[in-house]
Amino acid sequence: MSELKPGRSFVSAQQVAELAGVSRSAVSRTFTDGASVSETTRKKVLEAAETLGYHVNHLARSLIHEDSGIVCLIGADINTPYHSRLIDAITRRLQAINRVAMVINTSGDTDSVEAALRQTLNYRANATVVLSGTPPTSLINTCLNSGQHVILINRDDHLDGPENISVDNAAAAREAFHMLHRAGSRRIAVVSSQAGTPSLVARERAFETAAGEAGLDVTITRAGPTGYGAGFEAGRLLLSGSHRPDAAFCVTDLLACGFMDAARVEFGMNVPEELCVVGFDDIEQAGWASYQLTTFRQPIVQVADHITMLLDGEDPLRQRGGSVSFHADPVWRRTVRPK
Amino acid sequence: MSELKPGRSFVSAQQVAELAGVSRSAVSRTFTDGASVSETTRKKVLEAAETLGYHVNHLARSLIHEDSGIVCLIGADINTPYHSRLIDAITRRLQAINRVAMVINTSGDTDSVEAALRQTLNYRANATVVLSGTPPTSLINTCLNSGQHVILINRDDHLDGPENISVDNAAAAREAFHMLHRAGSRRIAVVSSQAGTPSLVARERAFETAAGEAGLDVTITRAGPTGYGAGFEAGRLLLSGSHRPDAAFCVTDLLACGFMDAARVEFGMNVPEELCVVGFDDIEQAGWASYQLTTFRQPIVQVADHITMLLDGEDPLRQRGGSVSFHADPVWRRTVRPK
DNA sequence: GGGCTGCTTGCACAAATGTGCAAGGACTGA
DNA sequence: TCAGTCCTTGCACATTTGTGCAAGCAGCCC
Repeated sequence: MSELKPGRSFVSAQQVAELAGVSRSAVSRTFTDGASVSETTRKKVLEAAETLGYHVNHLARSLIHEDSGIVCLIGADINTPYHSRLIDAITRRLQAINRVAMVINTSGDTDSVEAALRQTLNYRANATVVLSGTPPTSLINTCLNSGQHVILINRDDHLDGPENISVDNAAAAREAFHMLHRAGSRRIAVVSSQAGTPSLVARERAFETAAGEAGLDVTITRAGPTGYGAGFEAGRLLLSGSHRPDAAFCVTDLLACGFMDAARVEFGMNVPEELCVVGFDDIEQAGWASYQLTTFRQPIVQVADHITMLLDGEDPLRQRGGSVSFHADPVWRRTVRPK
Repeated sequence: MSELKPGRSFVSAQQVAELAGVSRSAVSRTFTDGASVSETTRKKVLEAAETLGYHVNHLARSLIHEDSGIVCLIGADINTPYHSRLIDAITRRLQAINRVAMVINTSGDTDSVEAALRQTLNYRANATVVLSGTPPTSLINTCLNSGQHVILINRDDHLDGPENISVDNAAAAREAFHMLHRAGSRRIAVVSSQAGTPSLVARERAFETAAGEAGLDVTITRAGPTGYGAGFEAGRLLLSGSHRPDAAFCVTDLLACGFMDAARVEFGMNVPEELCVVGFDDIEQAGWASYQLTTFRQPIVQVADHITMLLDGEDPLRQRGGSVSFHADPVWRRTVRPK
């Protein structure tokens, strides 16, 4: 008879079995879907489990099945509106298919990325979703070699092993140019940040190309690390000169908010009369009355749905290395002149 | 000789031992701090591990120690600026002390809270941090009975078992009143939401009391579920009447942003000349040029530090049921008239 | 009642790891 | 060179769970 420690420590199946007067196998089978247990013993077991407060140990269970039920989300800047919404959507859907998310924050030192991916392997995560940033290819290969399922989001360099889910940045950026061009803008600035994320670079490039095809030159400004501050600074730099732009494509909504604030507060400009602005992401603040930003909606729901689809499939490894791209639809608000 | 599967599946210590020509115990000891291994075997083991891509299985390790290294963060509305910053800070510090965060999202259905806490127990989480919301007391007791370490953040009802970390909402709300009162405001509105979170209620109450002591009546408006939309709606309701308030204490910065936008966009009012506003949380947007909101700073860093301190202590259970309260300092910006 | 069928149940083993214990080996001092 | 000491190492058992296999048992049909 094993010793019962009522208050502390976790209850094991052995203790439940002893209280219920059955074998430990019976307890195990009671909590295993599709196992063969009679209704009477099932009842005894459930009652004993309730009394003792028993909860199946998923760690031990994962030793046997290869499925730990853990999915790692790794990313930097997770307090950003876009990222936090993405994490919100993914965690919610993962829970719906009985997985649980381990969030690994790679902000700060660069070594932390390596340590983070090691955690992924240590906990035998079912899959690793790389939300952003630029983890070295070697580390991704480490995961792949260990049989890990790797899902990359918004890395436009399409690697072979992992699954790629991306947004059609190029198409959206082209559309952004045409929106501004059609509105009559001819001196268009591109506002970006020093982050150098693949998606940001893709948006810059595609916009520049589309402008070139229309015979326009654009200047790309990268005034700070990321976000609102960089946008504000870019606005201060670009609008203080004598040759002011009449429109800006900001590769991120946060940049756009900063840019607009600089234009209005520092220079008293009117948007969209004197300055048109287009953003990207469609964060919550883009819809606020102070901004009413015309932008492109990140297909967050589709991305989250696709991830769960990949993980919930009967054979999650069947289409390894596949690539999916979702469209970012324009959201018309008030920062681009109509017609 | 166990079969080597090079590409797929995870590598076990047994395989490393065979390649290195030592016993499995030696492998185990190589990866255990403080265990006795000679330098030569350690080298052989590390080399073999590197070759095969071995990573210690934390799930199996956790079967032996009671320490799984997993900390559950459970909360709703995790895409909110305040919550995402809190999660950012906590995950970062947890990683620094070699723990990893499991994020459980309790937005949506109410049953999900129960399922979430079960996950906590299933994975033998080292501790459960309840970020917000109002999980039933019975579920918290379930965790405590299983020997779980429970840490509640910003629940002003101080329960016995769990650790409580809170913000001194009452003191800040009193200070908010005096800020507005000293600025000459006499018709002060309190803007809140229908969320009914303990912290929000505490702020409402304390402000009301302080106003009452100064001989002023305040009306509390709860115009929507939460956030910006509720603040905007409250602004529309309160400012359309003939008896406009000349100041508002918004129990959340998001509410304050919505309220200010309604005042300016819908009614063309000037802040702070015609209307003073004080918020709470000091989210990033409060510092944006469009708002420059005077508010109270959530002690996010202190809270995160305290959590890690509790978990990293030699005996994490030593001061069970302790309560700590941090002060929320005022951040003066431009939405309250000076002097 | 006997034989057959099918469900239930316990035993024993599997999964990957940490660790006490005893044995072995190397080194030192006399 | 021998005894003693200390470090290293392998064996075996521990952690918690799932499951194949065989035995047991009930029920049913002839």
